[in-house]
Amino acid sequence: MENIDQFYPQLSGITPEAKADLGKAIKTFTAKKGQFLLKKGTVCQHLYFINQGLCKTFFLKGDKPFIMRFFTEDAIFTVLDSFVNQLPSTYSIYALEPTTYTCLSSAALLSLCQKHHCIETFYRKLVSNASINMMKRISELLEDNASERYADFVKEHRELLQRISLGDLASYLGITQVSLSRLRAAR
Amino acid sequence: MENIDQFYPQLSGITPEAKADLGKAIKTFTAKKGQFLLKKGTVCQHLYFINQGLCKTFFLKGDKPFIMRFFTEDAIFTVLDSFVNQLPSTYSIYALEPTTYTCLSSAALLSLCQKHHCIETFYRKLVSNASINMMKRISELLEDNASERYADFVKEHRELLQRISLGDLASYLGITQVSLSRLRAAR
DNA sequence: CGTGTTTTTTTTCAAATGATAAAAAATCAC
DNA sequence: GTGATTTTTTATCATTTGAAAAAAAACACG
Repeated sequence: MENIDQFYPQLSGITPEAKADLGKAIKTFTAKKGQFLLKKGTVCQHLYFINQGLCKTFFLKGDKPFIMRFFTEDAIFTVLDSFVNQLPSTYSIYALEPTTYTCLSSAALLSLCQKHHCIETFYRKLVSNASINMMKRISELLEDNASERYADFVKEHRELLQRISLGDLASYLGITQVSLSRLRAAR
Repeated sequence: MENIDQFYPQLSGITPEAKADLGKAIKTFTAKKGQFLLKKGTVCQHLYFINQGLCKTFFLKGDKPFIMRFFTEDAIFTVLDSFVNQLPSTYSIYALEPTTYTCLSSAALLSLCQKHHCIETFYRKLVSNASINMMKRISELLEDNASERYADFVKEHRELLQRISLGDLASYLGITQVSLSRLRAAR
């Protein structure tokens, strides 16, 4: 049984029984830099919690990569469409740094949800927050040009800048790394 | 008490008691074309279900509008960040056609969630689907240029094309309507 | 330290999109 | 139906971004 407290600093209102059951259901792993936590084409079976490290979720269009999001310490995430619908994922999850992560399977989560209302509430809040983050990302993609999106990212995630490559940042912003290099030079 | 059946063709697994309580909590309204269901700066207090009509959620950058999404018959939606965090919305909801819609307040939903586990499950699934839709939208904004996004929209929402103006579609795609007119002419 | 690899920058040219203005077409109000 | 208003198209020019290739810099590691 894992130390459950690490898994939910963001959780509140979990009953002791639910906490105990959750602790039995989770398992911790490590990935080296460059390893895949999930490969596209396979079903995303887990909710992931990052204890330590940095990952990206990304997909390819042809050979051009696009990054959906970066996840770092204390983030809880999954590839939602694959996870919910149990369909092969079009996204991969990739460790950009040596990463320690804790997993909760879809099956376990659903059964915990049925047994403990408070877990369902946790899951609902988790997905709500994911949605809110995505709304913000959509707004930025719509209203800002690449240069503004870069400035925004620097402002909001300055600490991440040191940890990700220019190429990965470009893939996140939806531009080529050459364009990003040009943007960066322009100031 | 409203006819609840219209409100949840998408729901399954709702108990009769929950259904009855839900029926007591909802209320139906109409909006004329051009009316606001929600004005930016006010807190989004409701979950909306569209019985009939067409709405857009949008925001302004300066005087340039951007459309987050269109909602039509049987859609259930809200402005999630405002709704969840009870903060003033940066988005407005606007009726593009005469619209009949049914509302469920945030307070009522939360209390229904506490009372009926199945309502919390419904809410969780609702937000999950919203998230999945947004993931898809982010992917499209990242990987496709305006011309591909337009072609995608035509393919996926041909029925909507007749109901929305070129300007609104451009605001949804994140380009100017002059650009969209040019794209359309190019084929 | 040196060499091979990866990442970032620079350059040039082409294509896509924005801004502005104006014309044309469609729609609306009465 | 007619004039006013709104929507869509067309045109021109400026800016942004992409594509490709090459140079420079940073990094990995024997």
